[in-house]
Amino acid sequence: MRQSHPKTSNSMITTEPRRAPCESCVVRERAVCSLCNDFEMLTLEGVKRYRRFEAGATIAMAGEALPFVGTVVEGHVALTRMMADGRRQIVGLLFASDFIGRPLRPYITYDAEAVDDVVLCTFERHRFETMLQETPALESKLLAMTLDELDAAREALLTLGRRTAREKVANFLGMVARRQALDEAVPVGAVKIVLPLGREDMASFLGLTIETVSRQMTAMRREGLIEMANGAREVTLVNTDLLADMAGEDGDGAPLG
Amino acid sequence: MRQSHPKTSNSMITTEPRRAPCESCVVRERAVCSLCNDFEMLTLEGVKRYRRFEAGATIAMAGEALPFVGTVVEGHVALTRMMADGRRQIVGLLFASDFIGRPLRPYITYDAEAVDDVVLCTFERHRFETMLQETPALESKLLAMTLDELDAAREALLTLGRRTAREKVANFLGMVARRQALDEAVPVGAVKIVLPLGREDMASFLGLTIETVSRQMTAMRREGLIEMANGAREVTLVNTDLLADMAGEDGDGAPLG
DNA sequence: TAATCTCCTTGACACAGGACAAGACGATGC
DNA sequence: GCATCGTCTTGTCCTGTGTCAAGGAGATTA
Repeated sequence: MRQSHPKTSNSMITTEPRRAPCESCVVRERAVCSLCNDFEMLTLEGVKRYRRFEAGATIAMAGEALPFVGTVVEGHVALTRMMADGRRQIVGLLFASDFIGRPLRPYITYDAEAVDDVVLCTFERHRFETMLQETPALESKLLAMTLDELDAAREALLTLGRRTAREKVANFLGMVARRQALDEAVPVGAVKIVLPLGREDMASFLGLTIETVSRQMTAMRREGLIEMANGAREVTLVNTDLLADMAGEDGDGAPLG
Repeated sequence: MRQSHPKTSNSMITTEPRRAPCESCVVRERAVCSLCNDFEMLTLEGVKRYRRFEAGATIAMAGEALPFVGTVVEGHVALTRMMADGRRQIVGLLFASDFIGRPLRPYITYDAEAVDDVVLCTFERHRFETMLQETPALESKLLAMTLDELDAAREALLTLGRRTAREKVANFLGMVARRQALDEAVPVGAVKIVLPLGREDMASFLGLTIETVSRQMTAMRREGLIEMANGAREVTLVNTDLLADMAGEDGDGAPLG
């Protein structure tokens, strides 16, 4: 059982107190705060604090106190679980507008690390919990987001438990395409995406090894399903329909996110 | 890729309107309603409705409207996802006091089926959503429960993605023991448990085949780690420490549920 | 231009767990 | 008692993915 390489631990936080108006925030429409009214936004604006992490930095460790919660404004965060012998599984992948942290509990049960350069808009945890009680719009949005994440996690359980390597990779490409279609609006025939994760992290996310991921990507390229450019990170999905089939979407017509 | 057997579809609901006092409810302390005050309980009591399902019955199907939400009072519910070719993964396993249903969305993305005879205490979904808004105690408890479930799902992601068959089975036994220690209070040296799932469902839960589960159980019995009685459902964990090791608990001391 | 470094790809081989097949065991009914 | 049925176990073989190992490609630095 091969262990994953110990990450070059350029570990800790680069804090950068800064202020930018919520009004013009890029994730204003989708974050936890999106249902708050003007008055509530003022309160949040008063106590928010940006934190910046460089690619590879550890944002928080499993079991340790995490004194803040917040929203991913820029970049991607991987939530990972490690086993004693080094096996590693990414158990959550956060994009801009996703919520990070664990309200109602002082610690988290996974590590959180910055995949690329990350900016978080954070609130001190206790203060946020107080605001949850005082601000129904905040609590109900957080509930909705948590329920959605739970649905996503269950989808991932199907992937890890039953899908083949090919299906896992095809699925991942589809997910990234869907998620990036929200940020930039570009869903045409052949979809071009930029992978948020390198091969190693894709493997960690999909419950595979880096070699298997690489081989699947190569095979798909040879079969004309995808094209690659600029190293291995930029991928064009040539035949999205076939890819979707290959992803092993479930049979019935459940209207999934 | 072998397909799972189509379940003998003794499909639909046995509804049984009935009334039992919330006061003496067995899950009073742990369910969504547990933080409600006496007045709020009266309201809930007025609109609640028990529903009964026999073992094997389908409670709800993926993509279909699920007009109620509620609490598992008795029995176990499996949340499953199926692929077009019949591959099946259990993506959630609900015990007494767990919440079932999907507020804030008319449908669910998985099937829910009664593993054994099940009793649910349900509320009409829209009414429940209204109550959520009007009853902070209800909403905050639901949020807390959803966050816990998300943590549990992430733990399961590690299991499915990285643990070996042996570790998966040991893990499952541990989880059942922990969960049953809540219901009945019996955590002595050698722990006796009753498996809520048969071999087939254990396999569906753990991302394995029934044969592999069976072989692991046999191997553990031969190694003296467990003992079995009354068919295959009653298991005594002889060496809980070794079993815990074998489960591949993560290295660091995260205080997990 | 060469020396590194990091990340990705490719090849050869091994093995855990899947597929298929045949029983065994316990419960139920006649 | 004996047949039947569902569930679990066991045996044999096979294959998808992991492991180990080497090499390529692009970026960075000297």
